Amino acid sequence: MSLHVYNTLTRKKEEFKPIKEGEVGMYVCGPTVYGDSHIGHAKSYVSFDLIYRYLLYSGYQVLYVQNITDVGHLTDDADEGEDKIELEARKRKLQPMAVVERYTRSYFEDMDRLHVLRPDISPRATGHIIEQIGIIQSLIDKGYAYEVNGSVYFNIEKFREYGKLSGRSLDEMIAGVRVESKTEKRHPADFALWKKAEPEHLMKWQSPWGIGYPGWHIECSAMSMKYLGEHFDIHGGGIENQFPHHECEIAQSEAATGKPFVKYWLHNNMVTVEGQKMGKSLGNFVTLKDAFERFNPLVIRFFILQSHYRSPLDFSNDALAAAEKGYTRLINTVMALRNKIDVNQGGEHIPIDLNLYKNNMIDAMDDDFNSPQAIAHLFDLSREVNQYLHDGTHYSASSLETVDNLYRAFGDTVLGILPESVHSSSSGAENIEGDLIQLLIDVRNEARKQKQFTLSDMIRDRLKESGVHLEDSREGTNWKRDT
RNA sequence: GGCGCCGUACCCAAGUGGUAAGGGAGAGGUCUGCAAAACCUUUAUGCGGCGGUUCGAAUCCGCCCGGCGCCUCCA
Repeated sequence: MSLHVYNTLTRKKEEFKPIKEGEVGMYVCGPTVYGDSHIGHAKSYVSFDLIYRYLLYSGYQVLYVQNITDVGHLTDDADEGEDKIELEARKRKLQPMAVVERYTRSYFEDMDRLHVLRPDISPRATGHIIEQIGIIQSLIDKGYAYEVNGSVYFNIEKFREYGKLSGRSLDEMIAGVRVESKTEKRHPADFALWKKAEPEHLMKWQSPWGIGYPGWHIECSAMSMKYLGEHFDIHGGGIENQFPHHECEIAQSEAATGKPFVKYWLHNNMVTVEGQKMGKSLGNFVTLKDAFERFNPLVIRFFILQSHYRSPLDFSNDALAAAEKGYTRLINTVMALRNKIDVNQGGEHIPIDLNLYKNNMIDAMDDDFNSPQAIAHLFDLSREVNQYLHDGTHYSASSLETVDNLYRAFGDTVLGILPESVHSSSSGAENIEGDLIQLLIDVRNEARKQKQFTLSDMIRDRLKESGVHLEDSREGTNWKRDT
């Protein structure tokens, strides 16, 4: 099987064939940087990180662009309300760009901890005002947009295909639009490309239509087409942005270029918290910085990848705790494996059919990035690995390394959950700390020989309090840190 | 109201026509001074309910019940 992806545009899984063989252009709607990232961001960007990683693993040359929205995203998508960045800036008495800087850094910090690879380009909307104005001008020239009192709106009645992504018709939208308080728009569902700035507005630029600022949707068209071309392979984002955001992107981009905009639209589903939608108004936002206090970021990543990116995910302490245990099992196996690689010499070849596992994992990932299935195969592999690791046979380091290569490929490169740094500390280059722990282990084992179990258990308990876990086995005592 | 999604064991969660993955929890066992780790066995004749199509359905169709999302801030 080859890679198949679910395309929102056609509502079915399609074979993935990039426009240019061997190369993929991918654009994902990035965060609006007016606050700390939350677990919803984690699901979204871990999902597209998985997609990015698998495309790379599959041998594609990928150009991954993910914007940073630092202007134009209003508190109300019907083109009213305040700019989110400005609102935060006023609240905190900061420059808007200071807000942007703070939360852009915060975003990347959080994503780094989740082992989300950085996009190739992270363009900022404010850095692409000229490009946005260019598209808007071209839309006016072609009759798709009109200027009213210093603002410019897209005329959706001129774009017959408006609604094709979200499956809506113009009639429905007229019925669905709530009462408009502004009368500038010709059609209630028209959307702003450029907004006139009132004098007190902080972020504003000169344009052919006066002083103003760009609408939210236009930035994504401008930045995606600038770096990926007018027609590119993948556009991703949260499912809630299907309408209106992505619908508007299609309209303005295709109207401006006369070409199809995006070949594959990919949307990830959303996070609920304890069964409830996570929303500002509900006050149940879980920021990543808070979540990281309770769980290892990689446990959160593992938890996210244990369900499909197109399925909703319920975030709860119990579910995370269960995921943590499962994750620890995988880590333990990898640690045990790498530990043997370090100490084993010579020996037999471990008889695992690695190609079977590899092909299973490729099949899973080829099927619309089915990470839960891929992880299931990782568990199957781990069970078999553990069986061999505990059967008393001496397996050669070189054959164990071929097993480890599979963990590196899928656990690290593709899924990003089992980093190369996962390693038992009981071997390799020792520092003084390692020497001292080994000394305690030796003392404890001497005590065990003399059946002084009170002393030996005390040593084990005290080390555990310090985050060092001892495990006795036939071959001796290993130790590891808390994961 | 419009559009769409989902309902699989105690919990989480894959599976879209061929006879129910995986993880957690529970029970029993092996190993062990004990513990931990690991392994073995076990836990859904059934996939919300009722009909239908089919040799065969969790998977397709219809109706019903229940939950959720988008249309409004949010990834």
